[in-house]
Amino acid sequence: MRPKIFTFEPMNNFLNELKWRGMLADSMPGTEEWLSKGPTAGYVGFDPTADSLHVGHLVQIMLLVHLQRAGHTPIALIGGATGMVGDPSGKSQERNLLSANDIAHNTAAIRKQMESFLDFSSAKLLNNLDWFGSMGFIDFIRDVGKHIPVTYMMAKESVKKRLETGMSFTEFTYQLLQGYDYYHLYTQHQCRLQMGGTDQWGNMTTGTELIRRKAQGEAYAFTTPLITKADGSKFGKTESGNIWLSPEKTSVYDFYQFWLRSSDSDAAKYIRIFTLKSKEEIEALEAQHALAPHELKLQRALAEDITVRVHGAAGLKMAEKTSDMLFGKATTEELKALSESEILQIFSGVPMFYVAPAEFQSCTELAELLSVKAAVFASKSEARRMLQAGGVSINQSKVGLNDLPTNNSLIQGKYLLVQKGKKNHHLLIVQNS
RNA sequence: GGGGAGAUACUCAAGCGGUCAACGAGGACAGACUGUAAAUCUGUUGCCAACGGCUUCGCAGGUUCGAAUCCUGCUCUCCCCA
Repeated sequence: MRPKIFTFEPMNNFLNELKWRGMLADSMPGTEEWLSKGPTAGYVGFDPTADSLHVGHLVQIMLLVHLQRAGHTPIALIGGATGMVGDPSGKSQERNLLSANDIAHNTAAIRKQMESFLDFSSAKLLNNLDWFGSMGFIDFIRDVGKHIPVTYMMAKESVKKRLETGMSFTEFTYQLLQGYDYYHLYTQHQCRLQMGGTDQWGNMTTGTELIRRKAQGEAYAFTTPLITKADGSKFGKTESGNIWLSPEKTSVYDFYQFWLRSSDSDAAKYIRIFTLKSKEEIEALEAQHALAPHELKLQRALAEDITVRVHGAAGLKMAEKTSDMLFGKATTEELKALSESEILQIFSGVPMFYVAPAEFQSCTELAELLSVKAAVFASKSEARRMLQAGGVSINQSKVGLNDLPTNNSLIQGKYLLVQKGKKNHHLLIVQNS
């Protein structure tokens, strides 16, 4: 007989896990000890500023995932109330306020996205509007404001930085709101841990301070490092903006490509943070990658793992198919052999432009077709420049300034695959839209 | 309230009567090399019916054959003194 199927793993496995994955920046004294004592609850806050999460949020979500796997209770706190106020941390300007309607809509959408990461049979999803919504201003300043000295609040980096350029009372108060969140979770949900990005440190300590003063309790916190790219630019952004989890905002293909295109050093970092692969597994992948870097094993493993999780197996399959078609050795002939439904399916993640047949026929210059008729380029000059530089392909073959596609060039009589530079593809559809 | 400085393209930043669509740097994009990587090198970077034309240098007027450059007013920003 096996003595026990489940031995209570020391909970500091959780922090060790985060350490080797490079997800731990700073932690309050005592955090590790507390976590090793037994299951506890920990939370991360999310602002409902948009109706989708983006890849930047993924770090915090993974924290909750690891927390859950280590046997603790993860709490995702949606800032339905605080989102109406705006956090000054890490921002140089006063934030725009969102309407209550927008926030409700965003909250619902975010809740849904989190469900593919966390098991909500044990995880909790709370909205701080539930406790702030009914709280009056007088109650707040009596119950919360009374406990935290202004000098303490002023000493925070987020406040100091903004004191010169100016900040409203609203934003100044923000740390008290977030601090109260923690206090509330501490008293109502036995939450003893707050996690977040380094820019949240100040707000997090206001929370533990409030808990200490108001409830004579001990609570803990730790932060994750700011995720950066090797070239110093911001993580999660491309020329075209944020990479969102919502397929309406970022196509599944673009999402997949975002991860696939990461540089070697970034991929090694990301795969630790954004996947649950074991250390051994990752190191083996890295070794394989070093042997045959052109196969992009590391990047592929990374992209596959996250894409499946966010967009499902079908989403991944489509993204891979599209990528094969666009970056593989697909020739003009192979493209032409595709059926119409295959084309629409495979290129569903690629931006499409409609051109009326009459417009297509009457067009006398390629640059005009690609700028005026279909906005692949912002202006005709830009299109010409790019054509001259040899940066444009149609149906997988290079074209120049004087080329002009005819009816014969159209795939299935109406499609034209336009490639701008190395990795920007567009589908031109010749039909009345 | 008094005094001073400034506003130029995506950003920083030259230019201070014609030769300015505007030096330079960064960024961005493209080409070569590669692995849809990194680094490096090269090119491009207001618009168009393109050896030419048009619209841009905070806004509105004015002087002049000619203005980003000079004058007047306005708006905004920053600094110093009360």
